[in-house]
Amino acid sequence: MQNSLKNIFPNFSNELISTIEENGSLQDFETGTILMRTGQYIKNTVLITKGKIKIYREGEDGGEFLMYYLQPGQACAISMICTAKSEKSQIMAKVVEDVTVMMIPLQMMDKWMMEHRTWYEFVIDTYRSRFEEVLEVVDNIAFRSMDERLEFYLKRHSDTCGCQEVNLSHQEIASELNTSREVVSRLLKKMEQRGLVKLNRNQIELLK
Amino acid sequence: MQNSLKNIFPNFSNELISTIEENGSLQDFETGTILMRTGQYIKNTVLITKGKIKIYREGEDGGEFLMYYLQPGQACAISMICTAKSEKSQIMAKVVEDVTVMMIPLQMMDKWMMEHRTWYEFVIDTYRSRFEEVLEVVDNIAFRSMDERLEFYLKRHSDTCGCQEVNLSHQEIASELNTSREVVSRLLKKMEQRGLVKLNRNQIELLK
DNA sequence: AACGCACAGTAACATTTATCACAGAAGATT
DNA sequence: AATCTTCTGTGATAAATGTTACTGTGCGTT
Repeated sequence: MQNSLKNIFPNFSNELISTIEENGSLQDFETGTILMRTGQYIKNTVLITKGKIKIYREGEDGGEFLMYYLQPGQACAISMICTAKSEKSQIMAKVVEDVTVMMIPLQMMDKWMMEHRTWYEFVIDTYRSRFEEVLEVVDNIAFRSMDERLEFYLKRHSDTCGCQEVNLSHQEIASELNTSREVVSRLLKKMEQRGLVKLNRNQIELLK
Repeated sequence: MQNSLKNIFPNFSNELISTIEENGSLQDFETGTILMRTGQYIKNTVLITKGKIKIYREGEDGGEFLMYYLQPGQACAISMICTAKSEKSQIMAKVVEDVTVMMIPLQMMDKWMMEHRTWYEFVIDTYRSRFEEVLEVVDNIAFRSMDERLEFYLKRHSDTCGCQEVNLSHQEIASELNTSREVVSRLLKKMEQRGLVKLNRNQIELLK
């Protein structure tokens, strides 16, 4: 166990790993579980050790506008920021691949910042990388048109999962980009004509 | 001096105030100065004691897409995040009202986090509030149409400056919302017809 | 085989936003 | 006063995106 946590968070010191194991609790959640809801108070800092979590903003119409994904070795920046003041969450977090997470009581957050250099660095780095990711989202919606955003979206998918197939329906993609299915279908068809993708049912193959 | 810094940052402990005065340097910058540029390395953490700084993202066409403003008592979250790893900035920072800022060498950042509880809290709170502000920006561009965004923009202006007048040209507003002047003119005209604003040259009065 | 259902393609149309073209109004400069 | 510049207003048009409506297709269930 010590070993596996160390593998997933290689930068953590051994003492920190032990401390986490003493104070945190490992929990499993199934795909579809909503771990955090807009307006909800946050009671734990969350480290992901397995699976994948989607962080998104919910539109009035139920759209799930994608901010970013959390994967093993990462942590929820929002939960860190908010726990520090026990604030309300401003986003939604949904499990998209069965996860195992380490739940850490909020009091530990501050304490460890002072006691564990590697925790401090991890937290700062988490803030930085998530902030950057959100800035990139802003860039995309502010400056790019839908076809560019769609291409970017698909590229990001294949980058994070390491494969060339995106197994999502047009409807799901539309929801994450806050547009309609028809638009996604149209744009994908154009991309297919340009030879960038091959379209199958519930699957998009990236060719280039 | 000790007194004034304490007034602007009331939560800072007296020891922290003294430490800041020993290690930081006060600097003035005129309106129009660009304090930070996309891609530039960051060497200081910046505390604002006077004036106003605009944080924005630059479009290819030179647009200045507004993220948020920094005012006295606040700090640049980006500079804090990036200094910690001496990373490149992802944004632009421009003085929009002559400022006085306290520049703090990046080495202090980490050191004080451990030594000064009030600094730690300030930094965490800065992260949190800026993150939230950026999330709100995402909300606006993702889910709202231009007329709503314009109303929100004007409201935010009057909230932060405390007055009912916005002294900007339509062109400047258009740039910050990444749209064109014509669109802003038209939408403002509609708002005037609805009795929400009164339009003067280089000034918009908010009526409600 | 027949049916139901989620997914995908597409045409027609509506709406929003961007762009172009031009004109007038308010200040600033000479 | 005459001239210039910047800011604002507005019509015409184009382009992108959203909406409606309908069709077809693959797949699982009965």
